[in-house]
Amino acid sequence: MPRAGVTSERLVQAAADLADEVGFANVTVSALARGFGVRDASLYSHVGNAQELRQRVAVLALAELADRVAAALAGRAGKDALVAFANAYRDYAKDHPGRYAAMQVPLPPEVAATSAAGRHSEMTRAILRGYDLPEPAQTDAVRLLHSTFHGYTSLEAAGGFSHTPRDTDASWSRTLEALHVLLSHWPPP
Amino acid sequence: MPRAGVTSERLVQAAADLADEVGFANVTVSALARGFGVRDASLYSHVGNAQELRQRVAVLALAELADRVAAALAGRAGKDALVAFANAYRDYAKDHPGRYAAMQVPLPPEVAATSAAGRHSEMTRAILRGYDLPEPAQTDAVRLLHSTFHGYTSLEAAGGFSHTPRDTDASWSRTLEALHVLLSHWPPP
DNA sequence: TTCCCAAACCTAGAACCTCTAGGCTAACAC
DNA sequence: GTGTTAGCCTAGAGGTTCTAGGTTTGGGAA
Repeated sequence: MPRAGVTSERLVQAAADLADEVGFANVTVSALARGFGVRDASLYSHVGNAQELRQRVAVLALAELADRVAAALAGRAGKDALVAFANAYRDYAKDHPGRYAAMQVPLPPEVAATSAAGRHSEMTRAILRGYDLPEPAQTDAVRLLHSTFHGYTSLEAAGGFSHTPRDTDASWSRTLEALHVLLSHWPPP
Repeated sequence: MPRAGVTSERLVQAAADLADEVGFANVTVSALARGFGVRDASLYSHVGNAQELRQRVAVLALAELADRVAAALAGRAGKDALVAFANAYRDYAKDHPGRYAAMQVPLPPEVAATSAAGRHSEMTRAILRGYDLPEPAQTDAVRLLHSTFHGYTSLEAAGGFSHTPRDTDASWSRTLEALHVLLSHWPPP
């Protein structure tokens, strides 16, 4: 009987794919073992426990999203950069709902430090260079942008906008327009 | 041996309290049964299944939050109303993290229709009366506000802002200031 | 008071998931 | 070939969900 050839990386990858298919909450060690044609106990030599598996999916998703955003941001500045960032963010959440949900699991400080979570605020700060905001307004703006992007995508994914007929793509465009205006006229303290 | 006297309402209430204590994800029928001093199977005559229980906690939380926001909004208009709404929203999330997390579970359409979810957009629209926005800009603004409030509170709760020393209360105040300016100068299409 | 019935509670058990302990074996290096 | 090790196994304990069907209790009707 040939071996399945499970490795730690392939396991996390499979978990991420499964999350996109059936939802992050339904990712289970047993289901993954079934997918590999292997007993569930066998996976515990690769992954420690189920919580660590979920955290590693989160780290994977954070890195993937950071890569996408970085690619979208290349060679752009000002409003172009803002729109490219935002669309890359929202598109990733749409393409990979399970991975995006995984990003919300709280990471222990030491793994959070080495993960791509920090790259996000760095890149958001890069956008804001085009708007010339002093500290601490810059930090406040980073938090506002991240909040709005995350809030919009997660509410949209949860169907929170479906009670109004208005197209969500249109609202998104107008939201980005509004944020651009806001950053251009950030109120003084 | 006296009976525990479990009813459907008390069960949902206990589930909400437990969620605030140990986190919504750790709310389990077994744990609730232990809390009531009762076998877990006994609770299934009150609640159908675990998923329905979680949905009912969500409905409870939506109603509670709507009440809080409505109370905060009474007699206010314009920027005062905006700040009061936002603070009521964020304070509820801080006071009841488990209930707030419950609000994120997707509700089946028929229960969503009868829940307080609709009151939120109504009240947000009430705020916007002070800013005189025509449709569809008003819908877009409702979505932006809701997104920002939800995004900020959930990222803050998840510790997403803790890598920067900047006080989160201060950022929140500045964010509200910025949103007020934005609504006052909503960009034309 | 007595009866009765519906709500509250029970036991038993199947199905699934997590995780530990300990043993076997395929595949690769020497 | 031989050893090492990573991959995989069985066995089993313990937790959670949920069904089926039986028992008790408390309060209102007769």
